[in-house]
Amino acid sequence: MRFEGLDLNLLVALDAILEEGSVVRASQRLHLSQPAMSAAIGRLRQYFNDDIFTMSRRKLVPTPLARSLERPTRDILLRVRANLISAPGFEPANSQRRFRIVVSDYASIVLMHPVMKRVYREAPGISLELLPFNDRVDDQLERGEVDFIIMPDVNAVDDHPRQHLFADEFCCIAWTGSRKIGRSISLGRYLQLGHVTAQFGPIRRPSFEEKALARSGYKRRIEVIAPNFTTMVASVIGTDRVATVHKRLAVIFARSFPLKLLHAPVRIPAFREMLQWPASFHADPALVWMRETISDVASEIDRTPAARMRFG
DNA sequence: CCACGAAGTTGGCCATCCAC
DNA sequence: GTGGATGGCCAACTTCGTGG
Repeated sequence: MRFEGLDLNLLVALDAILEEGSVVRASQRLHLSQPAMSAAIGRLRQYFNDDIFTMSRRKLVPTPLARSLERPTRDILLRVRANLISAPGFEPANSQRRFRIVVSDYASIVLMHPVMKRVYREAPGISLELLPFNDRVDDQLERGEVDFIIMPDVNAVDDHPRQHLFADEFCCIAWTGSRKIGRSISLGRYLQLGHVTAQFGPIRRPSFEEKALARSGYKRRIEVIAPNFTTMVASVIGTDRVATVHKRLAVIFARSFPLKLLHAPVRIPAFREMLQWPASFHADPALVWMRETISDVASEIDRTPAARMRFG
């Protein structure tokens, strides 16, 4: 069967080869043999009257025409998935859908925990896969590999819809047993103490607070670099170290751990958490439902501004 | 008009070749 | 040795001619 003379299955093959950069890997991905995939390239060559791929130093190189087809092909396939495969008859209460969400451990605790409780009540068949940040989130959005990314709005990926979730600000935390740190902390003492910070992902991306402090020009001594915010908070317990963390996270942790919360003696800009999703999935009813659920929980959180949250 | 069978087409796999 | 291309073969499907 053809659409205007084109076998649409060839678009699936083209997308797989462009993404994998290899006929063998593309064939494995589509559960075809390598010759079948090679034949698909042959049919693409015939239809487009172009080499589509050439070999250079044992690497498969897409021709300019193939490159120009990459974006529209992926867009078409993502739209088919969003509008034809996922869409029909989405009912939260009966759906077995899995959502893949890239989110920090901070937003997992502050936002996703109440979201998960609500999903558990309203859509018990739905599962959530929370994924850590990596260096190719923009690529993952582009390819539709993830359904949502939750991150600071300053890191937003262009060309994909976004939505504000909630704002937060920063405070300091210290162990309640610390004798060097009292009920407040001066700038001088803050800069004298050992600090705990966090860096993320394979390239050790600094946290929002780390970048803000670096911009302010203050020199502080980092004694612990944690892989995430949760470890960062736990790392001050039993020490005289101080950590500068999101206030909403600090308030939650202080309910369970021996932590005192202090006003940060340096000014760190307020922080806005944001939701992004692939533009191709914009109309997918399942994503619309999850977007509304997350947004609804976030607006409840945002109803209590971080500045009005009481310490202790 | 419908059922049936032969021939053609398509796209899969396996084996193999070729280039690097 | 690895990765892509090709030839031969096979199964499924389509097309077309023929007979009832």
